[in-house]
Amino acid sequence: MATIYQVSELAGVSLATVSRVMNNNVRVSEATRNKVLQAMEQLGYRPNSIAQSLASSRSNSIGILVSELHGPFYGEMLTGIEAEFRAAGKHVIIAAGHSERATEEDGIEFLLSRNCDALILHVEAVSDQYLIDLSKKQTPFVLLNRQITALADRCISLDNELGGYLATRYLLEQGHRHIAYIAGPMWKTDARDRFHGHQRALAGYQLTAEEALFFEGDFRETGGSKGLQALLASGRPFSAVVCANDEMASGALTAARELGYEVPADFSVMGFDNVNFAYYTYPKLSTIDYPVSAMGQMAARWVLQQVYQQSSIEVQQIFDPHLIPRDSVAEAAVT
Amino acid sequence: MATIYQVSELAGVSLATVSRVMNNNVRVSEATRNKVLQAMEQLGYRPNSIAQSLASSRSNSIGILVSELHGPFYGEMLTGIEAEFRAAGKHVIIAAGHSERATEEDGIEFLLSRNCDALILHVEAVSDQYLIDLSKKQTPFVLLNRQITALADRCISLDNELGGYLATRYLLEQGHRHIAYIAGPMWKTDARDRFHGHQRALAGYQLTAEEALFFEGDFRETGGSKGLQALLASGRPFSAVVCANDEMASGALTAARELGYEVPADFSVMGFDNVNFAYYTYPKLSTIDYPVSAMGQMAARWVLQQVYQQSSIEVQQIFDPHLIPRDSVAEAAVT
DNA sequence: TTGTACGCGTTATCAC
DNA sequence: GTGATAACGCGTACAA
Repeated sequence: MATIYQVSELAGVSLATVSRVMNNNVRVSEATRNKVLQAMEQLGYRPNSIAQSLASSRSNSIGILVSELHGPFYGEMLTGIEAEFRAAGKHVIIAAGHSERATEEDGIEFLLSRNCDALILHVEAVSDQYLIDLSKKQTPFVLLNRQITALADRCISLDNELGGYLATRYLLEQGHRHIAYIAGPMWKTDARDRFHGHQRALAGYQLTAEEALFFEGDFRETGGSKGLQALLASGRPFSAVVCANDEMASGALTAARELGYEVPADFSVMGFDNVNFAYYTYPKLSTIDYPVSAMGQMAARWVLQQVYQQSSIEVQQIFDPHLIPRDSVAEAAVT
Repeated sequence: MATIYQVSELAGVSLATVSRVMNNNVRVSEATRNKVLQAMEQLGYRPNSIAQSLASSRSNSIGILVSELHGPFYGEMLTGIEAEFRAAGKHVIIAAGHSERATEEDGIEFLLSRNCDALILHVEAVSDQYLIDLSKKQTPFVLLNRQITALADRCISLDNELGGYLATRYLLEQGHRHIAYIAGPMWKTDARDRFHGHQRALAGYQLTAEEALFFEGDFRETGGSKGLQALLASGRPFSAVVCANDEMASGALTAARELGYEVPADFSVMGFDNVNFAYYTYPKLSTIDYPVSAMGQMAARWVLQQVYQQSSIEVQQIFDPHLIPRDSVAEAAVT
């Protein structure tokens, strides 16, 4: 591989000048610039990004930590992030955290050891305090889908409470009064927020969440099917179930069918996230849209703005969910 | 950040010795090793991976190019890859190729410019010749899901022909004789191979694929629904449809329902890939399993073996698909 | 506008 | 076993 030195030799200029035309910072005369460009061309020169990093102490790499690489959710997120950075000539290093504290901390350590210029973290298990401590170190980071007051300016998140509210309000508007709830793991803040939105919507109708109609799931399909079975087994009547995400809703749909119920004739089902398979369930899932790709993109922009000084970029920190009515919710039968 | 120099100073040894204990290659006396270790600990020393890379001309990074980051397929693949490399202390740089020639070549260029030690490529649009040329350059690479004779030792792929064969043979065994086929884009080799398998299975029963019962789709849900409509519109009777992937099968399922047909009562539907949502369609999709995560992992192992000399690792290059019977296929009605 | 010289934090090749 | 010291390829004061 040709080096900057060989280019300078061929072009008959000094090595510093070559460097200058590459980072067209300082003014270089057109004549010499062309000489250099031509020499580069001729040698098929490509800068060694590692040497650049060492000299400039910028790796031009951004570390991304997500819970999982598979599943319908994180792929969307990564798409938004990668596209934005690639266009800016930065590259993305990924690691998976698997929603476990040790693995997440490990992943962060790993990315840090890789000299990332910044981190984009979608972490769930790590403590607030850990992140606050981390914020005192050199490497800047953004938090996706998490709210920490002390770190408010680095958080990009969905208004989950509003989403939960919208879901349940929609069912109430359709006349439902006995609404069951299959929650996510309640140690996760988004799961809690969604449930709080649910409660607020109920309160607006002078209702309150019944304990018998609550089930704590795991955000996975099995949680949804188990949840539905438990709710049915409770004997407590309900005409609608809201699930804290689409995967559980899908599980609930399957379980309902297997137990001989028909959705939405026997009861309605609401999801949350609007992952892409939500359109392909049967019946098509009514849900709450989570603009995850846009949020990933926004996290990337935050980095571009804060770390790479691209000041022209605007950053939005809170995103609003909205309702996607489809076929899994019907009006409540008049009683 | 502490440097190796400060460690050497505190430990009272030379900088070279510190380097030695880090890469515990050469023998260092227990006494000095402990002194160094202790000094590292005390300073919270962490090696600068970029400087290491520059000096050793190894970036310890592997570039991954996939078609898309979202969707049910690539996420699985990345999971297998990331886990394997992370355990080996390597890191993964990702780029998306979007199945377009220019973007794919661009992505490869991008990864190359990042000084990756190796590349794992899942490319579809780039020509064989381009890859053959690439193989003559320095950076080694593996090809996932692609067979090129000249590059046979770098290919890790599924026996797509066998998969296509298994799918159709299963339907034949269930008594179906009029079998429609919704193919992937025929410029993709895997799409062609799967179709060839289909033909071979038919030939085994003295049958041949009818042109009226063939539709070329796009591997996406819309392709499946359009395909089914076209097949139905052809007027040609059939009792089963095999789709070249699960997403098209899902589209076909939805279209069938919307047009008032019942699967598998009116006709059976076969998928291919066994992506995770295949279990959550209605009816549950009978399909062919594609061990994509295992294959991703294997690609990572290839790199570990070939590039990082971890000779103890075994590499398997061809993977066999197998049948997953579920609910979308039934026996053909006796005629 | 252009060139010189040093530094970035390691690894690796010599000697000792 | 251990210590100098020269790379690695580039950025960047500072000087010219």
